Amino acid sequence: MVYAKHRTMPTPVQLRIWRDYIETAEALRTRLTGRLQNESSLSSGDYQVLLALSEAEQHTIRSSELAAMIGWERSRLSHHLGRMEKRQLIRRIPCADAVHGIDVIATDPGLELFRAGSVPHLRAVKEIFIDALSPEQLIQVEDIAIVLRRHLGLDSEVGTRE
Amino acid sequence: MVYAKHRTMPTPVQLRIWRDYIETAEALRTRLTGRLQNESSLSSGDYQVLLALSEAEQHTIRSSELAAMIGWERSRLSHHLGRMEKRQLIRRIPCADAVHGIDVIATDPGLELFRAGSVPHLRAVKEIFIDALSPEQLIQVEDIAIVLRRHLGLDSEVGTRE
DNA sequence: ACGCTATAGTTGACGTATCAATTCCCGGAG
DNA sequence: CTCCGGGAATTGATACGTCAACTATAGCGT
Repeated sequence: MVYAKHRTMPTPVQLRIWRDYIETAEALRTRLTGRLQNESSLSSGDYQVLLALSEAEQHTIRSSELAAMIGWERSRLSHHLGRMEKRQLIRRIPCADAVHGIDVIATDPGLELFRAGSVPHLRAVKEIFIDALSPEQLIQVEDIAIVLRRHLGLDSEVGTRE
Repeated sequence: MVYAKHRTMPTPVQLRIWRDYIETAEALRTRLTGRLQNESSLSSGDYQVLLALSEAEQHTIRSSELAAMIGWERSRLSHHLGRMEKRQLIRRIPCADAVHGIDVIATDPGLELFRAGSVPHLRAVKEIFIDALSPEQLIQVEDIAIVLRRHLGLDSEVGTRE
């Protein structure tokens, strides 16, 4: 599947588009995490972890499954859980039913903080991102994201909207 | 300038689009910086700094101007320059013509590394981003970035393509 | 039983980002 | 002159991400 015609460089216009794209995404990320931080003293990592736990049975997930769910490397998760545990947002206990396994459990304060942060956070997503775009643009964003992910080789073999 | 109708939450579809958008941009960033790292042992921060310096008169820029150019906070730049100086990519000298000022100068090895990294990096941008998108999609990306930036309140007062 | 490998998880080192506090020196008010 | 305010730059603390190295144990083949 190739004409080897990848060997060219981007034009200045293409390069500008690339920079606009990536810098805008970066700015959005920064803005959102800032608001989340102010409104609930949660980082975006905390949020992802607590979101997964809050939806889980018993608010508990095996560490390795949690890593897979949110797409993190094990070591990253381990470090982050260490920090969250220090702040009493989660607990870790070696779990009985599997030989090698750590159960990650959201604490009550952790869940509460998550719920408190959730509404303002979602509202911020709407204000900062959704409200800026027309419905057609939203669809374009989605299509573009899908195409880029597939091109990157993520998304393995998912059904293609059809 | 407002109907206060921002007080709603994003729908599940909107939320999925947001997550796809932000995660895809994140994945692209990670991929690109990984390639840059392998091909030239430069981080994306190093690249931005050296890009600015390589285009400057004498390959020299006053520290505070450099910060403004690449949109970094002063402290971030200071830390980063410290690390780059340790690796001999740049030098810092207190500059004569302004009372308080540090000139940042790219060293020859720094410039060489930048030039060596530049071509593969640009090629990577093309392969990973540009080549994934149709010409129409590229235009859409640009428009969307512009709209988002304006909505964020960046870009102050730039002329709007017309 | 012995050793091998694979898996789950942790740890340490290092680079990076942000914030608050600090240093240095200027230049103006008294 | 001395004190004070303010801009330029640095520093230290803390959080975050990644990589490579490490621990511990279960399961397998011989």
